[in-house]
Amino acid sequence: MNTDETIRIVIIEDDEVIRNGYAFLIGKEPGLFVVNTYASFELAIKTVQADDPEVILLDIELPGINGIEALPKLKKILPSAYVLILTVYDSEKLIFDALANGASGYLTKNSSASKIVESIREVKEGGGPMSINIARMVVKSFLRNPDSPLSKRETQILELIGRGESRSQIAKELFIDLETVRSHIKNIYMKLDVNSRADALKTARLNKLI
Amino acid sequence: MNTDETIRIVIIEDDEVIRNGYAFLIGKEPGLFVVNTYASFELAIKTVQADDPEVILLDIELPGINGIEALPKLKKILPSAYVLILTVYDSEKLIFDALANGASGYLTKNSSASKIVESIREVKEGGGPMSINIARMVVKSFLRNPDSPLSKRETQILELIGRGESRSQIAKELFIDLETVRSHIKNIYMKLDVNSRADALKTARLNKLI
DNA sequence: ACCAAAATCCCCCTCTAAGGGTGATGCAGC
DNA sequence: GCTGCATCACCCTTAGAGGGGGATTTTGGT
Repeated sequence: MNTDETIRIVIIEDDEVIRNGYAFLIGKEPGLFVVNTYASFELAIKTVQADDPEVILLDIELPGINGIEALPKLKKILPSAYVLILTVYDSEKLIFDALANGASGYLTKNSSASKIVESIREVKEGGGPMSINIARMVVKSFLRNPDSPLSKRETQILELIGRGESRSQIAKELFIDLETVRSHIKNIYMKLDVNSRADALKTARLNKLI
Repeated sequence: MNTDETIRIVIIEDDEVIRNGYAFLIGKEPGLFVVNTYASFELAIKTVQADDPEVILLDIELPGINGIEALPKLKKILPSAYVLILTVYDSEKLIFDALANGASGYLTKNSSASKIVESIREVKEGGGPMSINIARMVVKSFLRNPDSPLSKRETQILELIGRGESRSQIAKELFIDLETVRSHIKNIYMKLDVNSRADALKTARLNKLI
């Protein structure tokens, strides 16, 4: 582990032009040092531990093992390294998969060099840097549909169904009769035009009702 | 709707000292205009529409109807207004509830005046409504336990259980036999030391296995 | 090349829980 | 005075969950 104040950086990116471009732009920044660059995860895995990076810039679209799969393996051999995802795509699933697998931040490739440099410093400070569009997407993913057809009680019960609870467990938890729970579930099914728990949850999550 | 470049602001906050303090600090900022202030949601709801604010600073700890419950009601009568949450607490649940109910940003009360002013301008630009510490919390909330005892397949099946799917639905979806699904579920139960879907989901979500 | 873990499939059993149908009642808001 | 909401009741059938006991093959790591 290095102890001075230089931030050691590794770049894993298959496109040579982009890779060298980033290495150059970051390398000339004071306090930032690009230790090494790799064109694939397979190449990186052999020696990246010796590079001892504090921040890894990781491309998602890699040949062979892709970035998402590479993420937990990288974190395993370098637990304290911060991984910043670089990608041209900004699909919701990709973002959440990356964050779930240990990414510390998420940058789209149209980010300016200064934004990337700023993010590297930020993540080192314990922050969670995200491009504006990513942050907006994450916030949006939390937002519930304010025009839900479901009542308060129905929403509450559907949430418990989402936790895998049975009718009787729900009844106990809400201090109401088993038959009342049944009634609510029937009404939920009617409103959502479904006839099973799985379909109700699918529809509800799709429409951000829960 | 006003068309000039002044940002119209409403403050809903029960503590008179804080309320007036914010109103004063924001009011003297060029381009920001505090149209009105209220001590409770009940007082605000009557006339806030006439105030036509673009940004609402909303306290969470309000007497009567609290901020979280007030949020969707505010958004209903003022759909285009940005709501910034003000609170002394920064619990994960509170933040996610606020975002789920339509908050655009989240500020703790120890934020400096300049930070608040900056946030108001930022949110008005439609951009980065998340402060660094909120982003960090969000990233953390997505992160899965890298030392999960569950195998890839088991995790996948537990996710489908989380969607409320039955054994046979899971079998069809994964192109495997119903009995194979059963085996996996048995192994999941053994590893997590549970004996029901609800308990498995509870344990898994608690330990960020799914 | 080997061992362990993972993934696949098979049959026994019980019985809870889910879902459809058709009601009723009291209460609140408009 | 209607409508939505929340509450509870009893009819019915069948699907599904969970416990127990196996087996085989494929895969990953050293």
